[in-house]
Amino acid sequence: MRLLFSKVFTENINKIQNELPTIFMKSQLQKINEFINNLGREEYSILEKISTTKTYKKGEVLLHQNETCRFTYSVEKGILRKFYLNDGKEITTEFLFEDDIAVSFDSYVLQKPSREFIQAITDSTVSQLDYHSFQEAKSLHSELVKLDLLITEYYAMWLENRLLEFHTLNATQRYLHLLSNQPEIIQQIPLSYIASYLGISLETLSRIRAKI
Amino acid sequence: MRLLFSKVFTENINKIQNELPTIFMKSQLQKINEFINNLGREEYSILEKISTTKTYKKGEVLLHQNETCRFTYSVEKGILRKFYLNDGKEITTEFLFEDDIAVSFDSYVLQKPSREFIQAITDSTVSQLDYHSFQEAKSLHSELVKLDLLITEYYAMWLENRLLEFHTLNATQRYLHLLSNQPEIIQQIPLSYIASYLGISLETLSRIRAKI
DNA sequence: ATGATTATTTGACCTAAGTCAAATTTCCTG
DNA sequence: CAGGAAATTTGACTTAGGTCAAATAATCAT
Repeated sequence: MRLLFSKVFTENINKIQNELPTIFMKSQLQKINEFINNLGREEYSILEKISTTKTYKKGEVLLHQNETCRFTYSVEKGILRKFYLNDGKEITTEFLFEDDIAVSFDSYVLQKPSREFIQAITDSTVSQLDYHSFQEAKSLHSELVKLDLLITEYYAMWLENRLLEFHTLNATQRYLHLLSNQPEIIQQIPLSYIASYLGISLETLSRIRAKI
Repeated sequence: MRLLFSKVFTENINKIQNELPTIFMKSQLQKINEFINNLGREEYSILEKISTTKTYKKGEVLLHQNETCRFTYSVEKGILRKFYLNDGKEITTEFLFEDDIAVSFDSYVLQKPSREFIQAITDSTVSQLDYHSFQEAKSLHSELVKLDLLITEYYAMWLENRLLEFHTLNATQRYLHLLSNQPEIIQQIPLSYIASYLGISLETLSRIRAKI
């Protein structure tokens, strides 16, 4: 999920590749960016007040399974991932880079125990936004509800695209798609995480890479 | 996606099965339901004013591919489906029953041409809500933004669960899962639609059914 | 009802991707 | 920089699910 308030938003937008659905979603990022830039001084400072910056070491877990997700974690530096356990095996669901937001969505929204873990893949700095403080801020400043909506819409579109990929692409195509859309993932992240993210086995992914 | 304003919401909630993620999502439906019940008279009547009721014959297409999705279609009666074309084959992405909302999400949000079709599977009555009128209503009544957020959150959680199913269940398990969660789908809808919805071939689905 | 479409099932065969195991290669850490 | 652990690759084999084709079964319009 995309970042709440980012200093380098415009730059980030340009990193995104020219794939069709991605082009469309770019316009949503732009909307979010503009919205943040036009936020009132008051709203902006409230967000800053209820956010805290923390650092995590490589491998450290920000949110455990069964724990209720109290924060949205906005990545300032480093890489996070979300994953859950299936038959004891880790299934990675998302990688979060600078300016992305990590959140166990259903746990956060419903304030129920999380299925997912959130973990730092590298040493990371994140800005954490507390659920209850944000709820209160939203009740006082309706602009923040709009912002929340824009970001949630973005996440839903991201999920729709993920689903589309699973529905229409085979293992090789999914890998190539990832390679062209988020090359930074392939470079910086262990194959085992990438394999489960793509829904294929580690060995198959290795063979796909060998062929290309 | 769930319905915007429903008369029989409570009833609908009870139809939902007792699966773990589904239990959680029930609470979101409840939130939506309560929110609608507590909407001011004014907001409620605005929604009614900008909605129009229409009927569609079985097979009729409400939204074509490449057309921009101008409405959310809230099902009052009948069944709709969403699908897109991949290699000339129809891939069904969602079935919509009474009190569900059909919308080509990214097309609606970004007001860009739709990848998906929306079609009536049976003769149907829907209440259509115009994008621009709703945007205007939201700008005047911030309560409607909150409602939009709740519904979008619900849709995102639904998508997350779909993705989880593709990630963790095999063909048989996905079918059984559907059978226990939405038996009405299996009863009323052609197998070919169900097969593509589950991401399996028609023949395989038929064999799975034969075994059970 | 009856013939014609359309939907579903069944059969034979094929292939993408998984599994298990071992060999390398890479990466840490003392 | 050596030794061990972790990550990745390669090999041999298996299997879930796909494809193509034909046979039934169900549905619909006249």
